Amino acid sequence: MPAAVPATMPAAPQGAGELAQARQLFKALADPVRLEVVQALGGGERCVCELSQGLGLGQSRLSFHLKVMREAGLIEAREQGRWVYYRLRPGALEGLQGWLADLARGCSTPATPCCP
Amino acid sequence: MPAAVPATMPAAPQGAGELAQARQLFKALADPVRLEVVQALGGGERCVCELSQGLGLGQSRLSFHLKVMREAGLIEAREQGRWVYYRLRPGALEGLQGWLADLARGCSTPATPCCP
DNA sequence: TTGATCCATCAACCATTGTTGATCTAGCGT
DNA sequence: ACGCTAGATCAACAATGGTTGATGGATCAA
Repeated sequence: MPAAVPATMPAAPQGAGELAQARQLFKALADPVRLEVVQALGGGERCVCELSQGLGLGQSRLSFHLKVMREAGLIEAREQGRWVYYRLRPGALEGLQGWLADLARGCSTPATPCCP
Repeated sequence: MPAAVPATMPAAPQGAGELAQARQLFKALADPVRLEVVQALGGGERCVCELSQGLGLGQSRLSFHLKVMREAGLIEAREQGRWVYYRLRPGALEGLQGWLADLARGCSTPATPCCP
């Protein structure tokens, strides 16, 4: 008996752990400040100070959001001397793309008439 | 003068409106209850009562989350007599996939050394 | 060593979201 | 018309999340 899924729904093929992971990633992307940061990182690795200046974000605020994204596995840090460079984790982006693609695959099934 | 972007960052090529749209979608996906619903809808169109029973969600709670997802443009409803069927909007899924793909494209640029 | 800069963290406060139970509307069977 | 069921909506409350200013550790230059 492999897993403890709620049991009654046809359900897509997704492990509970992976779902939680996806949720963390979506949450990390669900904030306007973080989206701007992500957008900036879409152009390549950036130092915190660049992000702070470029986006006009207070140091503390930015640091908070970077932490959320880091803990979600969306970005990763590279320390170099006094500076910290952040970049998007390609794996995270691919993971989400794959998840979305899976969803799209079956989502157009017509509809089992619910209560005949 | 086309837009009022913060101005100083290299920035990925994304309209402000599209960004807000993406944000809404990510937000709609950033909740455990909603993720389960989405997962269920990944198997095709479902009636509210099926979702409610299948996922063990109270009527009011489920309705709230469906509304959030509907307003985000993630799902759409089809009323049939007394029942309402929901399904994922393929366009929303494709939109996000595209957005993620764009990000992934440039995100591995090495790093402009920030303060030489 | 001293002073300056970069960044993370913390605590207190404020804002946004989710939950619950009650109420309301609409379609359907009798 | 009446009662029943599906589902949306509302108001009050509970929980989560984000912001701000202050503090602290690390690195570098002088």
